[in-house]
Amino acid sequence: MATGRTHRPATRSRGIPEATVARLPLYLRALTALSERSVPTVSSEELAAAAGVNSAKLRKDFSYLGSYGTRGVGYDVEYLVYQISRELGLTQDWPVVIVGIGNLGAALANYGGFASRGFRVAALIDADPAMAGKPVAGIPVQHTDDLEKIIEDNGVSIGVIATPAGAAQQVCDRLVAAGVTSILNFAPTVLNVPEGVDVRKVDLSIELQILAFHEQRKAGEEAASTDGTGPVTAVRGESGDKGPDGDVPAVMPA
Amino acid sequence: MATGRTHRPATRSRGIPEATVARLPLYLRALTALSERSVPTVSSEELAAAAGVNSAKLRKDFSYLGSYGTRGVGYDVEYLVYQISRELGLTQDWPVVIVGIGNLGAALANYGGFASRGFRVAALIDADPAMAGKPVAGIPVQHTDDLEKIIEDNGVSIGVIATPAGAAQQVCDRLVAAGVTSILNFAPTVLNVPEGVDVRKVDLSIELQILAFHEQRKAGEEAASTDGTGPVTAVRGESGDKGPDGDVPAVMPA
DNA sequence: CCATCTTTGTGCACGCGTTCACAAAGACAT
DNA sequence: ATGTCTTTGTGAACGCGTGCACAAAGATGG
Repeated sequence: MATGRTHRPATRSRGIPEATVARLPLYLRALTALSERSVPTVSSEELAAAAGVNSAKLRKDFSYLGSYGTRGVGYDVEYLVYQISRELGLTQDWPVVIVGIGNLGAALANYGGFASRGFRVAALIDADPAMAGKPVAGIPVQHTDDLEKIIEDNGVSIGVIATPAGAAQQVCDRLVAAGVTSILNFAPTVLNVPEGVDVRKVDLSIELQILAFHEQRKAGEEAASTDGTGPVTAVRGESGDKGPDGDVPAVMPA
Repeated sequence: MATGRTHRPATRSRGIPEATVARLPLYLRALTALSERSVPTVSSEELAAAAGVNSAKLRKDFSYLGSYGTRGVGYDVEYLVYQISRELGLTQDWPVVIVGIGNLGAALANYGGFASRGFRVAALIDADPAMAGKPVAGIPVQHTDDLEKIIEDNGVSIGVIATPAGAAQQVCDRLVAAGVTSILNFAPTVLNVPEGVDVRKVDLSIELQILAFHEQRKAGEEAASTDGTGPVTAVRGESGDKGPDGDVPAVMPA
């Protein structure tokens, strides 16, 4: 999972499993596509295929929302779009601020997917005074000094952090202090937040490293099947217990 | 989170749990920071705190790699950095291509985190002929026509898709046909890939929607605790409370 | 009205991941 | 050596998520 971690003690009273919540946007996207093609109803099988999940899982997911399907027919597309949108809170307007307008921040500001579903980029904030006033994606960049005022004036509760790692925690603290309770973090750092604040992390480097792991494993298996040389059986050589076991640590900077 | 997955039947013979693999980069980052500060050893408790996880979980994760700690002391930082790097396959060079050099693609090309750990941007590819030859992040953009040749010449096995949704599947098919077996997908689409190809998805819009869900829930609970109103639409919008839900629902059989 | 067919909704079992709690292992002091 | 103290490594319990398989519900046709 990409990953987002927050301690949620348990699924609350209104209990929709976290895993289900994470899939709702996926269903919504598939349903929206169907809606645009004016498809009236869809079966769990079809929709599951479009969303790339198991149909039983999809039905169970929907069962948490209520019984919105009709047996023998399927689900009403428009109705389901509305129900999921409402459940996700997309029927209301969510002002969002993006902090850190570098390459990534600018890309995010320009990203169409943001505005599409109730999310509105309320402000762009950067620490560089030279950026102040400069328009990015049609929105003038404001200076970090005004962060608290911006949050308050716009009633922002969702913040996106796209700053360098070093500044992330500080920005996070200020956002939280100003009233932000949900943060999408692109900086490669673990953010510390008080109880009640949700943080989701998007880390490009981590995703690549996970792919590299599988890639290596695939290469190892392939080699093993062709020349018999076993994969890197991670058996630590007994030749020397501690550091100096011949292997030189390939230290690489972050 | 960056979420995304591919069907992995089960953890293979040399089985390191998928959840553990996903955390290794996290540990690695924390360890690298310690290494730079010349900290010689670290306890599971300290490292877990730095990585934002439970210490028992961390110890169990490491136990899958082998017994690299010393009881009563902790883990040797340098040694662990090396072991994890090797396990993740970061001791080798991974050429990567980025397809789709729009705002996001350019941001990725400029992202420092890529080059830092064995990942090397081997090429930038875009379908727009006007982009061809134009340097982005110091690398000249090449045209999609040469995709197959680029993949082959550079021995690329990891591809990053940052194209619009409409082009993603087609690009994916070509990448796979050319030999790419791991894909990091930023396009908001479900990619269909043959067995043996790993896909990880990073979807900004989905992350925001998940945050919105929790945000709404928090607002609902708050409201409920004060006036007992159910999970109605939140009350936060003060100004500009336009009605995005003007388009409503088709009615439905109760 | 009854039979048949389709598709939902869900009970159930299973496996993975998380966490607790503790014995084993080593460091260190005496 | 011996005892104490620290910290790892892991057995076991538990909870969540997944997927199967099927009964119930409704549509459809005769």
